[in-house]
Amino acid sequence: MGRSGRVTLTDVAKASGVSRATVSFVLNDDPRQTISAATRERVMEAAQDLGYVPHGIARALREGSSRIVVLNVDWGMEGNFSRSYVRGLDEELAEHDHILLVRHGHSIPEATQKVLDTIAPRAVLRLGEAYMRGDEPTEDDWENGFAANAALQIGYLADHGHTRIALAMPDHDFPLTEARLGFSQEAARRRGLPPLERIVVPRPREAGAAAIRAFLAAHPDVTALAAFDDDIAQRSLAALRDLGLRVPEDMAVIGFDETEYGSLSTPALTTVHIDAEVLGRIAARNALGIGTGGLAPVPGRIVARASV
Amino acid sequence: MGRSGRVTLTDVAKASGVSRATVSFVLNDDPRQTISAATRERVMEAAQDLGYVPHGIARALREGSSRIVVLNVDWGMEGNFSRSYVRGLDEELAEHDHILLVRHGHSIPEATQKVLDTIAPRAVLRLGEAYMRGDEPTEDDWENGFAANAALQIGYLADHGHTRIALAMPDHDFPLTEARLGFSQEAARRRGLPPLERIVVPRPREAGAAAIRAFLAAHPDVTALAAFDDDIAQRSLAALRDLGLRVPEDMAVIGFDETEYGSLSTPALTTVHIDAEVLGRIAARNALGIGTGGLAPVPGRIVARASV
DNA sequence: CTGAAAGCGCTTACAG
DNA sequence: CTGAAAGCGCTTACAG
Repeated sequence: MGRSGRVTLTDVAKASGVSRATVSFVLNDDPRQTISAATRERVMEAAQDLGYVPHGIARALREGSSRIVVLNVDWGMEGNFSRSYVRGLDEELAEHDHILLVRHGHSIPEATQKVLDTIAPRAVLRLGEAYMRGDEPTEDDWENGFAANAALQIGYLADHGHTRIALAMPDHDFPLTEARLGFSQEAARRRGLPPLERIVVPRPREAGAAAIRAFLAAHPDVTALAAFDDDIAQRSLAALRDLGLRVPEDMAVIGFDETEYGSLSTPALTTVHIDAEVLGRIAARNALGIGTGGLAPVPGRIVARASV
Repeated sequence: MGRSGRVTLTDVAKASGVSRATVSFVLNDDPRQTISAATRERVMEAAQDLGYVPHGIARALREGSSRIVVLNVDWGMEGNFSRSYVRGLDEELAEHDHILLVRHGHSIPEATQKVLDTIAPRAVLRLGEAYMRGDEPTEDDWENGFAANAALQIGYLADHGHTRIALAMPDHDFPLTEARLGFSQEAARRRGLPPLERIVVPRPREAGAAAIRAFLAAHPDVTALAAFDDDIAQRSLAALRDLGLRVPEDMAVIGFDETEYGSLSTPALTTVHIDAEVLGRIAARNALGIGTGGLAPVPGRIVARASV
């Protein structure tokens, strides 16, 4: 045992009377080696007895990268999407002997570089990445991807007879904003709806109310707000209340990416629930370079409450 | 340059015509060495030109631990406390050439062990740690710590004439629950108030309403709810509304650890804002074993809105 | 079937 | 003031 108190490969080798190489072969189940069952047994037991745990840093130095995947998260984690995505990613990674580490609000390139230099992670991911490739969405995306979820939101409004719909957007751009806008517009088009209007709903509460009042004065025919996310939906609800408008009678509001707060507002918020656990698992497998066979994203679903 | 395309210490040594040791001494500003200004200059320049970046993994293997601090977060990050704490921790760490990595929902010991084995972080922290030591709070805690913030909440209610106060608690225990309860009770005692009642406010919304109705039937003299956090306060607000009770006329409600949602409810939520950035910085310095001189936690403050 | 050796990139006694 | 050497703990050609 080294000075550090750590049990090393050398200890296991000594205890089982073989070389370090052999121990490594056995413990990593190296398919290119043929180790006798007896030796294998002896090594495994010694490792077990000694409580040997491979030193990730040493392994990383040798292998070129550590068994870590870093996820950059640059916005809130309130919604169901983020939570479930992180859970799926974490679990799938764990099943393949890797660990997930999250980095908040630092997706600027130089910070990422620093992370790379410091721990040489196997991969650096970014939350929502798959959703924000610039490329055109595939038909799959319209089946069960981001585009489908955007369409679900617009469609629900259309199902309830709304034709003049406005997109309620946050006051500063998220990486996802552009893609989302495009999907929603396309969904409206496919549905035979006129182009969606746009309204930015800023904070604080009074500013949100002022923005909505001004918007409504210019667009009196709009009857429904499709919010970028549940946060914006909540801001809209508060604004409409302050303006003395009834929801959904005077104006319907639908959220996106369910948060815990939607059920607590009055009226409770109708929204889109997105379970991204499978997306997280797929991201994990992609990062590790293993197949994603059989894993298909779960389509979003409407959580019908009282605001539409 | 190695096969990996990485510029190593050896490259810098070659380029500047000195040994690797000397390069290391210069770059790390080793105080035990005296390097001539000329050599120093030459090395720095070569490193700069080549774009040398030390390999964190190699350094970690040599030094015994990597320049990483891991923070375990096992509950939401909605509140101002978590956000500001993480920001402070991150920034202070960055200023000392370390990086922060967050781990969500995995503070079980064996997972922590795995992280340790994999990246040998300098330290593994846990959000709220400082707040949940079992030990008695010091007088400092009553000055500007968790205890003080708990007292601030109760005190604000007392200032508004409330004497019969109930603590609104979450339906499952957080690590902090015990400590918080104790502080609040002690604050009430110091304030000359009778012991605080306790009520658990569960989800979903209907269950919360039922719980509060039952509670009020048993404790008709209670006039104010001091919530464990803003989430519980929001549940309480929704429940009271469903019961047809007016806030604050029939029942006052005060939150804790401001979230973005408090301003959007009706009535808007009065709460305690806790800026934990300095706490994060102190935690960073403690983790790195450097002095925290001059850093004092910022006391919380009341955000007065409409619910008290 | 197994072992001796090289090497990942760094830091730091140690010797000059 | 500077350099040669050891060593952190591992994996993997290579040789037997």
